[in-house]
This record gives sequence, structure tokens and C-alpha cells, in this order.
Amino acid sequence: MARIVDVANLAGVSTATVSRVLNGKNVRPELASAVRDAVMELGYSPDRTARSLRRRHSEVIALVLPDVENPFFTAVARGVEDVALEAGFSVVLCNTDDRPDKEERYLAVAHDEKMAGVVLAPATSTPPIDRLVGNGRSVVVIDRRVTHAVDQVTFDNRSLGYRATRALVERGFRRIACVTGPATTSTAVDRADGWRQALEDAGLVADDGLLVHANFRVDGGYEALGALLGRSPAADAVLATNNLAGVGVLRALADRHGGPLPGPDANRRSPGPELGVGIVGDLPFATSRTSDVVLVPLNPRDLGVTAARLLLDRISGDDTPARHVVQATEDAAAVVQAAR
Amino acid sequence: MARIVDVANLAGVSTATVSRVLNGKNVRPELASAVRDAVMELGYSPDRTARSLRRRHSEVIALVLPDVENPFFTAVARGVEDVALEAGFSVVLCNTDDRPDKEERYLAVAHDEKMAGVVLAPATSTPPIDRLVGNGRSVVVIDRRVTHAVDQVTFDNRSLGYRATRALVERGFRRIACVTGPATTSTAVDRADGWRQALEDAGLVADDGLLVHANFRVDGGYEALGALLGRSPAADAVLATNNLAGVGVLRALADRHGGPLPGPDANRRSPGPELGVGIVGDLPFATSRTSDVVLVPLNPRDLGVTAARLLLDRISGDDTPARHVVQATEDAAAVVQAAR
DNA sequence: CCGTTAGCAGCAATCGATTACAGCACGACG
DNA sequence: CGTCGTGCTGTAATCGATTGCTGCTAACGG
Repeated sequence: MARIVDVANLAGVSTATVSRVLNGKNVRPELASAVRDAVMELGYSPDRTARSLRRRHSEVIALVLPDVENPFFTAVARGVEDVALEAGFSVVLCNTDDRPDKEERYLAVAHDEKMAGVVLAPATSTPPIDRLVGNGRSVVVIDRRVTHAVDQVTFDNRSLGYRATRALVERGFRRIACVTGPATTSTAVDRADGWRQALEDAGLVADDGLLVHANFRVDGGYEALGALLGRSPAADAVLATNNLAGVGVLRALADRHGGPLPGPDANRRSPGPELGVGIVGDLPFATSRTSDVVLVPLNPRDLGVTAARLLLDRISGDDTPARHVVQATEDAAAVVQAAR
Repeated sequence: MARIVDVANLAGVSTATVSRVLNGKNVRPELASAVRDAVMELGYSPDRTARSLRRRHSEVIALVLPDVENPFFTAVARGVEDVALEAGFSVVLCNTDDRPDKEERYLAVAHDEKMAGVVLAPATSTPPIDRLVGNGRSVVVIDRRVTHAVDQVTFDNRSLGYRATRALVERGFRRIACVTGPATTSTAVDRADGWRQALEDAGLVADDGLLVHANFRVDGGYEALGALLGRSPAADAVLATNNLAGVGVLRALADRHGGPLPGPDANRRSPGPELGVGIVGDLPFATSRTSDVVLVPLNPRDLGVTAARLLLDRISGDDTPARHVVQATEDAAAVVQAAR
């Protein structure tokens, strides 16, 4: 491994000059090109560890996610990654499984490794980011709101829940249940609020018997549907407020030999109880026709891009007060989306 | 941020002693506890950057994957992560999109960041790992075989293709097509070889008109099915050799108003051409009943665990000749798997 | 009682890049 | 012609932890 002194010797200059050339400071042109030649000849690339030690932070940013197996979050990761790489940063992906202890550990690692910043989809509304923030590290929270005064990027979750519900209403459904996530996550609560509001605006009932707090995973949606089917009066449609819960709901319906209904008046294509289904989110790995499902697609990649841009701004010194960005979604999503 | 000298001063010892206590060398007990008290009091944690500089490698391992959005690879990531964290390493996830240029870039980053090792699912059969290996860095290749003499962990892909095909044969299918991945990946080729062998063993034809090389993504499977349906004599079943291609096949069938067949003799449940379907892999986000699909489930998490263990061995100095581990799959998978 | 050795602690060098500061050359200006 | 300023370049300190080497202490054997 060539070191900076090797380059300096070969080019006949000091290490300081080599460093300056590599970092774009002013250096006499002929020396600069001598340095560049030497760099090429030796195949030199700076030791990032040494650089980080000196610069007091590394060129790595941490992306801390509740579930890297959820396609929503992997798409976020893509967005963050693309922006970060462009700017010369590497991205570390960390899984918390929505567990505060794992979250804390990863945030500690991010801190101790002197990572330049953190993009965090928090497990709770009060993640332990004080030490990071206190030590001047940049943090951007995504997807779920937190109480800290840090940059945040979320969707307009209330509106998402509202739009999905209204689309079901427009298809003629009247008793629309809601399967949402833990009451501790703002996304679950906000989307359910949108559901409630849409029902009220349509003059329909939104009683608590129609609202189920499950988890935001496939099993949660699956079981929630079972619970809903036992109740009376029965619902004629279900809104799942995230993608995996939606998968669970669809799977539960498929297992009951039915499928989602295009609308209550359409011909049923198979026996058994069927329900209208709305989902906030996308189904990238669906194996059935989903054109009968009301989907409100999200753009998680854009969420990641926005968050990464915000973070890079902060890293390069932006110290304006914390912002809360509401990530726009496609307007087309506001209408009934009969998509794949 | 407390530094090691602060701890040393508070404990009344030298920095060397603090370092030794923290790294489990022999130190007089009373000094050791004084150091530990000081560490607690100051909330000290060592600067990993400085440590890496001195130790000449960091405690980070890179996991370079073709597609972090593929549930197969995210499951691998889980396995690697769990083992690595346990051993005090952090895991960096990198996406190559199966593109050699991105792969090269990430491998270069892994090298320059002095990462302790790399787990690589290669984009080609000759990934640029020579510099890493040449500089003594540990590398474990997974999923696909490469020509280098490095540790490798793969499934028995020939057997996987064989078992899936035989299960279809046992269900009574006779003209079984195969949708596999690029001919440049060993997984695609090996699984297709298994398919061919199973057909021959059953006395059936495996002509090239039944074999389609697509990509290993959803669109590849989708389009391949369309291509197959146009051919004659028509196939009565399809084997998809990976999970996403399988999703594409199922989706294409769903769009044709059909679904997978339990067997040629069963009652068709809806009009239109239907096919038996076999898939090597799992469908974690399927939205339809998959009990009619022949699935040969994999255990990608175990693949990750195995690879990580191998890598950690290498990192801690194991320099035996390169090994090629064939990751075992559940034996139950050898029989027809009518699973979710 | 002295010499030898083992065990432990401390000093200082070290990893490799960055950067404050000093020094030097050259031009402008009084 | 001397002074000052400007703009590079080089020297050496610095980031913080680890570790080779030295030296001290204490125990043990002769």
C-alpha cells in the first residue's frame, strides 16, 4: 500500500503538497501534475482511516432501519445510497427490528465510529439520539415523527389514509375497517386518523370496532383480518395502512378462497366472504392480480433521497433550525389507483 | 469526548495500561478496577478510528450484494449481520445491481476503508477481488461460484433444480419448461442443469425450446412466461429457478385469469391456460395462495451465517486453503413442498 | 544475601493524512 | 533600494489508541 510519503518522494514534493493537490487547494500547476502522475504510477489512494482520525469524522453515513426485509425500507435505502455515493459517502445499513435496544446499540456504533451522520427510521418516538446531536453529529429522522428538534422527513400520513379510504368509499364500500400499526408509531396513528376523517366526511361510521392495531408485518395483517371477520356488523372493506399488513390481509383473503372485490356490486368471482381492500403502500412482490385493490402508492426512494440531501446539507455545515419536510407523493395517487 | 489520556489521568495510570485493561491483557487487579471506574465515570469509549489506524484494519465487514431489494439477499444480510454483531463487527451493506462497475467501486471502498473482510455475492464469475486478497484481506464469496481460490458458500444448485423438477414430475406434469437467469451466473446454469437431469431421469424431453434465459428479476420471469406460452408444443408446467422470476411467472399467470395448477388432472378453478409452477426459493410477500406451487424453500439466512462464520475465522488468522462449503438446505424440502 | 527471572507498568514510537505556522520568493509600492 | 504583502511550499505538530521496548519490583533458588 502506497502512502502519501511515497507519492511525495516520487513527485519530489512534501506530503503537505500532495494532500493539498488531492483536496483541491491551490498548488503550482507543474507540481500538481507531478503529484497526479505519481498518484497514478503508485496507484495511491488515501487511507480513509487516517483521514477520518485527523478530520474527526468519517465519510460514512448510517442508515438505521426497523426492518431491512421490508421492501419499503429497502427502497428508502436505495434513495439514500444513490445520493450519498454521489457525494462520496458510503452507507451503512443497520437493522433494529423495531427494538429500542438494538436501535441504541447501532446509534452508539454510529457515534463511536465517527460516522458523518445518521438517517434514522426510529423504533420509538423518543430514540436515543441526544449524544449524537450533542456531539454535533447530523441526524435526519424519517418515516415516523419524533419529539426531538431534528430534521424530519415524513409522508403526509393523514392524507394517505384519507385518500385510500375515500377511494374505497367511491367504489361503493360503506363499512370500511382499518388495520393499522402499533399505536406508538406516528405513521399508524396518522393514517388511521385519515381513515376516520374520510369516513366522517362521507357521513359513514368509524367506530372503534372497525379499528385494529396490529403490527406492521405480514402476520399482523393476516391475524387482524381474522379478528375483523368475526365481528358484527361485518365490514365490507378493509384498509391496511402499510404494505406488509396489506400483504397479510390479501393472503388471509386468498386463504379463504376469495380475493379482493372490485366493489360490492361487481360479480363475485369465487365463493366465500369477500372484502374490498385498500392498502397504503406498494406490493412489489405480489403474486396475484392487484387491480382490484385500491393502492395508494408511495415513493420511498424519494423519501430516502430527500433525507440524504438534507443530511448532506447538515454535514456540510448548514445549521439553520430543524426542518420538518413532508415528502410529496404522486398526485395521481390521490385518485383511485388500480395498479399492479 | 473523553480520550484515553483522560481515563489514564483519572485512574492514575498510563494510557498503555488503560489500553491493556480494555483489551483484556494482564494488569494488576486494583489498577484494572481503577481504570474501569474511570471509564464508567467519564463514559469513555475508544475512538474506533484511531484504533483502526493503529491496528491496520477496522471492525467493519462489507456485505456486497447484487440486489438489496431481493428478499433472498436481505435474509442473507440478516444472517451475516447477526453473526458479525455478536463478534463485535458492524456490517456495511452495498448494492451492485449486478453491475461490474458498481461492484468494483464498492470493493475498492471496502479496501480503502480497511474493512476487516468482505462477503460478496458476485456480479460476474471473475470479480475484482485480487487487490483485497493480495493485501491480506479476507473474502468469502457466496451464492455464485467464482474461479478465484477463495472461500465460497453456495447451495447445491444442481440438486435444487433437480428436486423442484422431480416434484413437478411427481405431480404428473410432463412438458416442464425452465425459466432461469443469465447464462453468466453459476446459479442459473446449475439449477437449469438439475432441471435437465431430472427430466432425463424421468424419461422426459428437455429440449432447448423449453429453456429460457431471462434475468433473475420479476420482469424477467413475467416476460419469459409470455415467450413460453407462444411456443409449441406447449409446456404444461414451468420451473422458475429463483424467487423473483417465480413472482414474475405467477403474476403473468394471474394476469391471464388463471393461476398455478395443483396438477393437470385437478379441476381448473378459472378459465384460461393454466400451468403447473415450480419455484426454487421462497415467496415471503406472496399475496395469493401458494399451496398449488411447488416450492423448494431455501435458507438464505443460514447461508449468511455460514459465510460470516467462515469470514470471522479468516479474520482471526485462519490461513488454511480456501474452502468451498455447500450450504445444506432442509431435507424436508426434498419432498414436494406445498407451503405458504 | 545476591542473582535471575517473570510479570507488569510506562515511555515513546507508530499508524497515515491533515493543517497551523513558518519561511521563502517575488512583485508592488513608497 | 527597502518594506510590505501575497502566494506557495515545507516542517512538524496533531488526531487517539496500540504496542515494542525498557525498567522496575518482587519472588524464588542457590
